[in-house]
Amino acid sequence: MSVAKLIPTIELFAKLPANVLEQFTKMAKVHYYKKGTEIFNSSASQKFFIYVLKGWVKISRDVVDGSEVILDILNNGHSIGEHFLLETESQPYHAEAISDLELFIIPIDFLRRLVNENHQFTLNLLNLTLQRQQKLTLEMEHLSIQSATQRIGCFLLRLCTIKKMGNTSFRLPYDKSLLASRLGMRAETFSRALAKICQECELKSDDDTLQINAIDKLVHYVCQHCSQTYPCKDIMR
Amino acid sequence: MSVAKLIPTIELFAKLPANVLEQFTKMAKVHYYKKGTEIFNSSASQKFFIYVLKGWVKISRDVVDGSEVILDILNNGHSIGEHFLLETESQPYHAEAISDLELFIIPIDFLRRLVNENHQFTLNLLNLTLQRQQKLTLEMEHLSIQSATQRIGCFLLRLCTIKKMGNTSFRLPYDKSLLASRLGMRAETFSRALAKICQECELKSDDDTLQINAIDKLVHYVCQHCSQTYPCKDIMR
DNA sequence: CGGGTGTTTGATGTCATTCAACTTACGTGG
DNA sequence: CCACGTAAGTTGAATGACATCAAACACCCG
Repeated sequence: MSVAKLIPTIELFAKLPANVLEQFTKMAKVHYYKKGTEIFNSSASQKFFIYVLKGWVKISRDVVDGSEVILDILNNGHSIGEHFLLETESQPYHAEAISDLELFIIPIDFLRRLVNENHQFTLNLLNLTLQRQQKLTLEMEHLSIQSATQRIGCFLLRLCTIKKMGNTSFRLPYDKSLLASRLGMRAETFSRALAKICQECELKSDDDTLQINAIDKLVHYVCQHCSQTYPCKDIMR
Repeated sequence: MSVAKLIPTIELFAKLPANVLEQFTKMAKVHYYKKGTEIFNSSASQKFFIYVLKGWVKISRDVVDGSEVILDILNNGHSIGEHFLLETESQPYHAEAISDLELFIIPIDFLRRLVNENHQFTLNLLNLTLQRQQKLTLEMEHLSIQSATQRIGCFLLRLCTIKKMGNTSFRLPYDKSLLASRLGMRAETFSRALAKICQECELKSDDDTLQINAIDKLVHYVCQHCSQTYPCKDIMR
């Protein structure tokens, strides 16, 4: 799809006047990355806003002790970097391609100009940020009240919701070890916890393929330990 | 202080034209609450934005299994409720006074009108939300990589930073059991972990009073396990 | 075929929760 | 003023969850 046709389909660019869309179209080129390459490193002098068109992106952060935290894994329609709009020093992060990628990369200066000039765009961005805030709050909640096994179950349920699947089989979107860190646990713990939830909730796991036979059991196992009610589609995206 | 004088000192209302400030002044009355009363319950039909002038507010959420999660404890200058601006259903929460309180309570409809009409206000709100996003991200990080003991230490360090204290003694701002839930642990765990950090980092703990004798030891114990460098004042507020 | 990476499994240790008992402090009512 | 009940905090012992370390296995790719 051409950029000119793509831009208007993106929620962040909704309801913008033609001339602004045109600016975007000129400015935002699609960038391609190979799996494994580093996309962004916030020690870079130039900051960017990144919008994922296609593929998976690992967002991580270095810890003083030498380890690494996974903050998020982005997919189609996700984005990151709007916090660079803050005048105060922003928290650092790395972005890395964990699959082949198609991205929009928008320099922060351009975004800042737009935010100052166009009210509708600012509203869109505010909306985006508020949604992200909700998502983060829910993740915090899960980290503090759910067990490793439940977090895996929750992740699987969301995969189902997004793909609008009922009881079917599907593949995990990326490495198990990466998923483990994403969910705040070790790879070994993930492995054991997945085995456990398969047994408890009638899942079948074969390599990176999962088959859900009784989604209601999964919901029962997971969603008791959450403030939301299944399916929580609006919040998690 | 009168409302008219108070409003312009609040960051969220910065750089607004006089007529908008006037609207606020007319609209925003100071509300007083006694310790222990419920301020807000999102099952209420009317949604509000709350700005804390003075006191401590517990923000919590009910979990399906009957338990409760503490999302945050607000203090002077903190606020909550901007997510009600979203058109989609927002996540519920409770707000409760854990000390005597002075608040601004602003109906969401008023906020929405302002966001639609005044660009500067929208910018201010965007800024607020971005800051909050950073804070949430850091808390997520802490929940997934820090031990209970380290999270307590981190909390204490932030107290010190906020109060611009070096090595001194101070009182915990609210109940230990509440602080425990705030930090995602049981009261018993908190008790033991506090004892541990006192021993490791030369703190003295007497009832709700704490004395920090070697802030560098505390920093060393905690800040190794974080992506930020001490003092991380801009981020945590 | 050999080496690398990702995954699983087992043994063990550490950390946090649970449950129960007990202390202390505080407020109420006799 | 004292007895009593209540709530918060501490402590101990038992259990459970997760991390760690080490080893084995599968798979892919050169």
